[in-house]
Amino acid sequence: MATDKKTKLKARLPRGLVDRGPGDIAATQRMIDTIRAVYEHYGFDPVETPAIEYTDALGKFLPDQDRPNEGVFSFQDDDEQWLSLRYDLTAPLARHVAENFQHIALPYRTYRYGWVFRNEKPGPGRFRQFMQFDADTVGSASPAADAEICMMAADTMEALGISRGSYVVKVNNRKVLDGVLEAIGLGGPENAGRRLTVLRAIDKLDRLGVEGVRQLLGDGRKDESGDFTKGAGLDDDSIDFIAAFLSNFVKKISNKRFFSGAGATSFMGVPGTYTRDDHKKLSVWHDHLAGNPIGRDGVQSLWDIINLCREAGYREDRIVVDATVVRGLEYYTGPVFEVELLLDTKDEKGRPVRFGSVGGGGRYDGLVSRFRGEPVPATGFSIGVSRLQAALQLIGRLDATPAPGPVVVTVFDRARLADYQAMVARLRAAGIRSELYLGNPKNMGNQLKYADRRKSPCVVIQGSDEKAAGQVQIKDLIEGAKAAAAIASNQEWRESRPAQFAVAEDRLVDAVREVLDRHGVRWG
RNA sequence: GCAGCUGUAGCUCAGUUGGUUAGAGCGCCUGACUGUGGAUCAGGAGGUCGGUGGUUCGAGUCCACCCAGCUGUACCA
Repeated sequence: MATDKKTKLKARLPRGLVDRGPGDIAATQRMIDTIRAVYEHYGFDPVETPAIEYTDALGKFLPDQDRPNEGVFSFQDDDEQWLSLRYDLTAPLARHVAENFQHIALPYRTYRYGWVFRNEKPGPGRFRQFMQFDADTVGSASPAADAEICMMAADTMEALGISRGSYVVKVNNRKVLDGVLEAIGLGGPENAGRRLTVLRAIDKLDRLGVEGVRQLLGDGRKDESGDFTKGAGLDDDSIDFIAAFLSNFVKKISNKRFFSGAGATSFMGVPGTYTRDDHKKLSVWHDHLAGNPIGRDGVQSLWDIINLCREAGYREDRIVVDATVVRGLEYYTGPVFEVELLLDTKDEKGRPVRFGSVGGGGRYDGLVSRFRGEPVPATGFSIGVSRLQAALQLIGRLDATPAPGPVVVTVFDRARLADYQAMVARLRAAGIRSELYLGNPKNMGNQLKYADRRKSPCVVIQGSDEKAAGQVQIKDLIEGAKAAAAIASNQEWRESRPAQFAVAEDRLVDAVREVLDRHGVRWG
């Protein structure tokens, strides 16, 4: 065999991918169960689609010959058609709905979770394979469908143990920013490039702050490493106008250049008034976009959604209007949502870590109709389970305690292996998680060390003495660990045999169960 | 993609202006203790110092390139 170091294959994991152990898996499972319970409660039904789709169904154009895997993992089928790993759960759902349109009763309320894949640079909470939990309402254009998604997102966060005030659901409408861009003269196809630059700049508000965004909207910005990012080249008036939409506090500006006059009303009679109230915020935006039909449409849509949320009792501490929510995915047509964690996240060296949003979504009225002639409105939302889990883990808010190990039946006398295996069978038949020690049984110490490392609650021992007396020894490892603190010498430790007792063979199951009950040990 | 920083034992790291045989803590294995986890003590294994090439009598240390990781930045359908 080729076992020398030169030829030995190196075991390694591609970057952005992780192996997951029992603690992670259990934590994910708990999160999934919690989210599913909320979605079911809201009347959503599960449906699942595969991880692979035809590339064109995902809305991605055919892969570039030079870089076929840019952003999405793609490959060619036997018949040379391009296939891709899904990069979200929304596009596959749209395909599923379009393909099964006859059999689906609209409005269709549905949820699913699964792994999705993105071929991007990984970072904290950013993986190339990660889990999303998605919910959608297909076939309703009502703002009530959007409002419901927002409320469900808020409820889900709280169900996951993230207290009110530690998260916020942010709502925006693409049309508000479209209107803003049009108002400052960036409408029309000839300005598409600059519009994109402006939207990218706005998207960075949470990282760079208002000043950083202003620089990006203007001449450009130089970061700490000295790297220069070219700006959008807007003039000060335009930047002021955009900035009026950026803050959670709304400033009414008095720049006449962008006011049509018609329909513009003063806000509380005072220019430069600040507010946190979403209704006031929206009325200011409404005034700013008075002469702009697209922008007013967007404001009206937000007004409808936020009213429904407020009437249902969801206030600014849970759902807010925020014009800086851009969202990258192009298929969103109007309302967009984002859930942000407000908790401070620090890495192991105490440095702040930015996780960004842990969930997002929006209305995608064009996605299903791509496959059909008719318009099919839809709105939905995805929770980034993997990212949220990584964030909660980092701030120590995730119960990562591994489940207790099994009861271990030790092997004292190799010739009596069958007897020990029979004991294990009895325990298992009684519903107790248990196993036979399968390592080298040459001494008891190793077997107990193994059980200790397995986090076993107790072990079963039967040597020749016990066998002769028709008994088994049960050693309570949890109790024993506590007793260990008081014992200093090894001699004493071994002679006292802490937390160990003998019972008749036929009482094995009962005695083990008593030990488990005493410590509240439960599996699954 | 671009820039900066970092690669030394399984893990966390030290290693002087370039100078003999590269260290520590933790972990691991063995023993004291052959019918019992922990603690203690003693011993042991484990390294092509990220890779390749160069400068030098001599390189973990200096230089070039490459690879990987981290951070920032860009992109993200």
